[in-house]
Amino acid sequence: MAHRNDVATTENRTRNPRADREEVGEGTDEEADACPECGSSLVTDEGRAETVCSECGIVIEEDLVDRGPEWRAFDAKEKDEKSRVGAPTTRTMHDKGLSTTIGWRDEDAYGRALSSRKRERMKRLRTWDERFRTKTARERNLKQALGEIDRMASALGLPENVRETASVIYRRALEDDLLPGRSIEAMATASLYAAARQANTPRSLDECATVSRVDQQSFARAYRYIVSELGLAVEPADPESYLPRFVSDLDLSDEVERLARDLLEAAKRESVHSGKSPVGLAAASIYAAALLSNEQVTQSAVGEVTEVSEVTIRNRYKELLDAADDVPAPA
DNA sequence: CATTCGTGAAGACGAAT
DNA sequence: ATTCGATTTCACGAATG
Repeated sequence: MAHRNDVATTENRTRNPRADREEVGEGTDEEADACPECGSSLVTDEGRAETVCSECGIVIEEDLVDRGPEWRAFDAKEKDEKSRVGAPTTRTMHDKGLSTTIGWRDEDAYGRALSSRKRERMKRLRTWDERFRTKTARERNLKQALGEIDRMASALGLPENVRETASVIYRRALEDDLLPGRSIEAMATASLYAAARQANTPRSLDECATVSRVDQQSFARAYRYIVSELGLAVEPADPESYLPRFVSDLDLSDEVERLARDLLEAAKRESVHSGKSPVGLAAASIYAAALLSNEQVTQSAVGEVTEVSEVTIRNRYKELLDAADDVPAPA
């Protein structure tokens, strides 16, 4: 039977050879270790040889990064394929009949009814066929998302470990069935955004929006969603973590950066910073610092680089200077 | 002329009901 | 799910240098 063979061979290829057991064993075992970042418990995912923190999703050890074998079996109906670039031809050309559905009628190729024994066989086959197809649907989903994460990460200049974290977050979202109703793009962007923040190399929502294919609102919603559903512990971004990048983009001196840092810390001491946008604070501190060190930068230039409006910079940098006056020297 | 400053309407977000 | 308060943004005009 042709179908059976096709299904079987592809099964072998897509499957982890070791995992001959029933279901797709995503064996997650609790370990006694604690996360160095947040102190929460670690979870080891044998299927992927990764140890990640259950809270913040940080990858502790990654002996081998298993992105899985190449999935050749693709559905003919690529309905969610609003794809524009990227997909190598091999992917789309290779699916010929591999993932055909096993018919539901209890008859053979000539329309004759099957014996009850064969009906039983077909029933089992259909079960496996169904499992196989839903599984590959997820894998395809995953693969596309990981590709997007990679693309956006390099566009944003984010290092490898951030991508790893992002993919772990995305996988968790996938496993928890958080995808339905949201686009892959949105979830991928959201995962990356979260990962960047957790790695202390945050990128603003605006920056992510410029490299993402979905608008800011969509992935911002997705982001809030996964944070609450996955219980990710993401602390408010620290304005200081934006400084080096922005200062360098604006061709300002290290002195300015140091001053800006001082201003921000004074602001923290005065609690002027709560509730305000971290990016805005960072932008304002740079502008104020440049002013203090007689390096000329316009509000619009800072606003341009930081994606913060001039109005916000105006409002913030005055507050920053006030706070710095109240707390002149750090004791 | 460029830059900065202030304002009011409008949108988005988080929290609370 | 809606409402409210705070924040940010946009568009504009005025002041400043």
